[in-house]
Amino acid sequence: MLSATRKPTRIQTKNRALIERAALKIFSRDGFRGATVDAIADAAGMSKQNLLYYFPTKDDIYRSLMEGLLEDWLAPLRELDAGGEPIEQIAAYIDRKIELARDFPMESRLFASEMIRGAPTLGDVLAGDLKALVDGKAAVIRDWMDEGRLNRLDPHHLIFAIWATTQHYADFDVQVRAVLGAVGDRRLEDAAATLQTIFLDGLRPR
Amino acid sequence: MLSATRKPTRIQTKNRALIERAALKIFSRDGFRGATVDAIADAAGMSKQNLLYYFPTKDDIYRSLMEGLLEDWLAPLRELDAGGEPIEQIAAYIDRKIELARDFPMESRLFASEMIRGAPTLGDVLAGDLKALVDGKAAVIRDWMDEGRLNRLDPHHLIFAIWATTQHYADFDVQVRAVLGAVGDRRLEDAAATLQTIFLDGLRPR
DNA sequence: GTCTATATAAGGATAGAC
DNA sequence: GTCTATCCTTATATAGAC
Repeated sequence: MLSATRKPTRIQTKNRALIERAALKIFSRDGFRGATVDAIADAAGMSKQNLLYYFPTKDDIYRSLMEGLLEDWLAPLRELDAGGEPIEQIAAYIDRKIELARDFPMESRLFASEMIRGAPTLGDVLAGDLKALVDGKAAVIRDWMDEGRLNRLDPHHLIFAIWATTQHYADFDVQVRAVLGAVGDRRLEDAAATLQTIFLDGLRPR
Repeated sequence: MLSATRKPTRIQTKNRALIERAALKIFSRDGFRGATVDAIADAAGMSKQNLLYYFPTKDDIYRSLMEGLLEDWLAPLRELDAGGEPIEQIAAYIDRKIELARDFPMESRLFASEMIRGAPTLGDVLAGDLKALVDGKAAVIRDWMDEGRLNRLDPHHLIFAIWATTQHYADFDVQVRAVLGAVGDRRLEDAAATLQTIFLDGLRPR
């Protein structure tokens, strides 16, 4: 019997990790409703019954994934430093977000899928922790604008734009690859360079 | 019996439209696998059996929705005019895309859901019609850059950035609302203004 | 901890009456 | 065209042997 109080054994730790990795793959592709416990068990290389020994319900697996997701996803924004040089700080933030899209595309798609569904699981954190963090960093950016160190625009929508453009390379990967075709191998590097130009300099020639 | 050759009756046209509207709602929220015929029939206000009289399979409903989707979604890009003034053309394109996100959010989420799944249905069109259109318009933008009328950057990634930032307001609507809170009522107008500034002028003060 | 077996429900689809 | 009834498969979850 699986105890919540007892310290997990090596095999428990290993199997739970195995299941979560498999679940990430399935949930990120098929969404919560579309994913089946069978498919997850299959991807984890174990029987459905065995999987349900570790996570009693499908919802438990999903919640377990969601727990760390938002926090990992927001870490780059937390690092935005009010004491730093504004243009450098924004540039570094864009780079960190592009790296996340490159290294954790399934996490990005899982998050996108949860948002598209209307965030039934993460809804509360969005209006709580997330809003608090974004409001705080938006205030920092607004201060920089007030000091004349950045062109003036709405800081919240600037943050949305950085999220959207970077996560796009994970969420719409199949479309990006289809459009770029054979030359798409360098897509993340090219994206980073292009986004830096757009956000920092814009399209209008100087 | 439903004939494919005979001209549809008024009631057929009405019911097929009713079903497609309901299917858009369900598919855009739950994805293809997560959506159930029952849920669609429920949303359409008819029995599952009756629905299956009009669309023999769940896949038929989905394909019917997909048929028009990409074309409608790309129409704004087609309007980008090589003979126009570059900055004006880009600005107008951004505005048209924001209007789509505002007026057809479910279509946007359905498209996003299909991409996240790896585009099993639209895959071929992406590498075909879509790539051809984007390559063509990217060439137009590149010409403008060669003429010194736009700051130089990768045109493909510029188009991706416009897609990402505008569609974000439909696909991540729940997150945008959560972050903006009570002041979010003007979010689309503010987004349009902010995106114009970002794309045209960038962050670095002039 | 893992396996076999199974309960129970949901989901896609069809048959045939009206 | 719509309804009732039904078939078959898939899916979530549990029971109990080993």
